[in-house]
Amino acid sequence: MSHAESRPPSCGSIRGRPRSKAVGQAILEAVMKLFEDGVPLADLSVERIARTAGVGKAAIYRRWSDKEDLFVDVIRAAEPAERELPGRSMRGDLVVLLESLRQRTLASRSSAILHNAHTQMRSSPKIWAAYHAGVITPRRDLGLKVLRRGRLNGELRQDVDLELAIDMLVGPLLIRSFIRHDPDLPDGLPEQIVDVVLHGLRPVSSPRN
Amino acid sequence: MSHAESRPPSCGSIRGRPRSKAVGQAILEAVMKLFEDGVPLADLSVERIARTAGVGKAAIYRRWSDKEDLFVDVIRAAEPAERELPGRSMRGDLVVLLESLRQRTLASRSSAILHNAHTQMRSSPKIWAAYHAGVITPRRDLGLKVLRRGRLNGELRQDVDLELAIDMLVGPLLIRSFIRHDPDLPDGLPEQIVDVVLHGLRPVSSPRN
Amino acid sequence: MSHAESRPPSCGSIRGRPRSKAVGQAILEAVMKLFEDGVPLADLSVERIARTAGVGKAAIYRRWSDKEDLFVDVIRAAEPAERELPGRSMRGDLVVLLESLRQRTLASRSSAILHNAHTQMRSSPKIWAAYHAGVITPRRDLGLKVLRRGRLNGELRQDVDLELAIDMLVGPLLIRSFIRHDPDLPDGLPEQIVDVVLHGLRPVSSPRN
Amino acid sequence: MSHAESRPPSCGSIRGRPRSKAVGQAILEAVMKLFEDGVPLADLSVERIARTAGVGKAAIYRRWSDKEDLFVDVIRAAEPAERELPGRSMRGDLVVLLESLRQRTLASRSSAILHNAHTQMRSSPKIWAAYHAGVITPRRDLGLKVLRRGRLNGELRQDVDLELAIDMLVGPLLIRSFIRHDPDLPDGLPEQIVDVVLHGLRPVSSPRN
DNA sequence: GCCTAACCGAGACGGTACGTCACGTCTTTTA
DNA sequence: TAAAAGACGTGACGTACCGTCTCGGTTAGGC
Repeated sequence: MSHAESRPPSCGSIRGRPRSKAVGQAILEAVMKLFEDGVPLADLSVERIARTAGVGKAAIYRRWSDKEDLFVDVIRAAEPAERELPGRSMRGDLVVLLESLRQRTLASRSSAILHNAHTQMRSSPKIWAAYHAGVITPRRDLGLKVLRRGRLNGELRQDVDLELAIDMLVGPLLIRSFIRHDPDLPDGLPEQIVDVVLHGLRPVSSPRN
Repeated sequence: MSHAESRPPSCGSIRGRPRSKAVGQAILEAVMKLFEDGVPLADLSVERIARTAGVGKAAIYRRWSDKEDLFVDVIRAAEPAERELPGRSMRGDLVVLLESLRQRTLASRSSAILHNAHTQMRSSPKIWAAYHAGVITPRRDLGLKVLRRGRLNGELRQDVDLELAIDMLVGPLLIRSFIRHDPDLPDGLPEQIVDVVLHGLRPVSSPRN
Repeated sequence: MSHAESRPPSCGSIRGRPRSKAVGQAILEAVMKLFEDGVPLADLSVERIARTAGVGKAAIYRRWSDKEDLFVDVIRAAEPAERELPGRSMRGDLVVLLESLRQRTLASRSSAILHNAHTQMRSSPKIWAAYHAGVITPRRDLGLKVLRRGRLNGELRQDVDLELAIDMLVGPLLIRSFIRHDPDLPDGLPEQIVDVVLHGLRPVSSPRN
Repeated sequence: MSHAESRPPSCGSIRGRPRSKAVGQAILEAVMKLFEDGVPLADLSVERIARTAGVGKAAIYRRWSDKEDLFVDVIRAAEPAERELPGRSMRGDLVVLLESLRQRTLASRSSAILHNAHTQMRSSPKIWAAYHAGVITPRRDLGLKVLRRGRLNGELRQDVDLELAIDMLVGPLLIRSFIRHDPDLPDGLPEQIVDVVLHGLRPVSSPRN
């Protein structure tokens, strides 16, 4: 999974002392701990990470080319596994997907890490691209698949722009957690969002246009 | 507007050489130019800004307490004035509001600055709070006012959660521009979003639940 | 004298804050102090020098390209001025020259610095060359001048190899101080050496060959 | 000879694979090669030595406690055996001793090693002491013995300071080779030095004082 | 002919120092 | 007194080497 624990591609040989998994883990844990402790990103120096992990700086640079590269793995490690989709209805699947996103951005530990690492990555185009390709796009594609099936099943209108639909589902959640830093993502929020996207907010008797 | 061009409050005297407006302007322009040129945020040192502006570092620190403080003014300077709302219908006003946001995040110059400065601010809680209070909240409040009026007028159901509604309107646009870095925000997008939020995506004949 | 206190040649301008002489002096003093305190050369890190001098590392690297370059100036600063030669007789001048050398390698402060810096320079061909050209050669030339005048005056045989003669005068002193680390350079040593070089050690009645 | 090839005293057992002599030799050869190639001492890292020798770092540290310890053995290995003294006359023996020293400091291979290792040792008091006791002092004592015998035989004056005499013989040669880096040590140089020390440089008719 | 301890090359380990760069402040000359 | 210039102390950067430790694999005895 993580690209850091393996040896560099130039090193075809498997000779020499293998890298300690404990060290790699300690580094990731140290970054997460510092994130959780609310250490400002600007104060998150490699030297401090090494000190916190009880590790030499070289052990970090042996695994990651630089600080940005490390943060990608931290955020990957903090990402929980995607949960199974029930697949009974489009609505149900969408609720599960949003609930999964809500949990991720809500849960105390993962949340602090995600917020900080996310922020950090945004200032590094190269890392952002990697994160985008590795984390965001796969999830988006999963959502698109669910929507496409729902359109076939008649749960959506045939002319629906799926790209717009997925943004309308995900946008509100991300706005709340990342832009507004709102810790209050109520339990039923995913269902509410899905229902608004499906049914709209106009009065029930209101005619279409 | 900007708090930087005036003298500090401790400086009661107006004697001595007055501050050159050209210098202050040159600094702001230099930051914007560097943002536009796609300089990574990590490479945006004060020394480079001073070099680009043809200005001494002290001239910057005389006006802003630190780099973060400077960026607040840059983003403020880059924010275009809010346009007038026609006020004829909730739907129309919402489209105008979203169109305004779309323009801001779309336009080449402002966009690059916004994206970069936005990113920068996210890593600085203090600055983010200032930006939040000064830019985001007023606009959000404006949107809430429009929605509230629409609810009174019967353009929205009475039980609508306005906070959720505003996020559902704004979220998709911000997702596209800030998260997905999608430069393709088509002309009719604001209208589409508003319509989805009002009418939903389910088939027309589909019953509510 | 020292090439370090002046600005780099590329910097034609005299604008900006000038380098503080006190800082440059504090750095040299710090190195000398550490030498005197018997700090092993291997422990003489730039960071420690900066700490001792109460100075930033950058202030050192602004003046000297690296540690070796610094040591050249330290040894130069430690070299006392050459004393005046009476010029009455070759023998008298030689004694004065050797006495001067003895004082330099004997005196507590200068000695510790000389020994350490000397040693350090020996491991750096580039720096050794600079020291050789700037310190050793001028003194050697002074000695050669004295010898040449003595040869003209009949104080030396006409066929004397002056290069050999100078080495025979200087060699014993340097052997004692630098190779054997003998702190005991007795008062009359220069006179003894000069007399051996002039008169030899064979019994007085012994015939030449 | 070298204390490095034997197992540590704590290792009473002789079981297990014995140390390869070829490895120990390759390490010494690698250091000598690097010295010969003019590699600056500062660049002579243990890792580079191991790389050059095609050997693991542990193989070095298994034999020598540290880099200094290794250099002692290198210089010992580079020292040629002392030659036999004819013993017919003090003058003849002194010439042989000096000629031996001249050869050692002149010969290309040994010379480069000697110069470099010598320099290195000078910066390490502990190693310098070992070299002093093991190499310099025995030779010096040999020279003193020759001089003492010469004084008894009437080849020297009875009041001659032998310590001074030995320094006057050895000093000029070391000055030339180690301080001045003069590769030009002419054939007859030892004889010239001995003659100056015996007969002096004053004109033949010049009276004593 | 095994067994096994100590060797071997390779390279990771926690450290320390390197020389560079940017921070925000301070000090000079010039206008 | 503000301006540009640039030195100041501080501290993180990423690199290299220190001396130690740990891999899988090799090479000799002693059984």
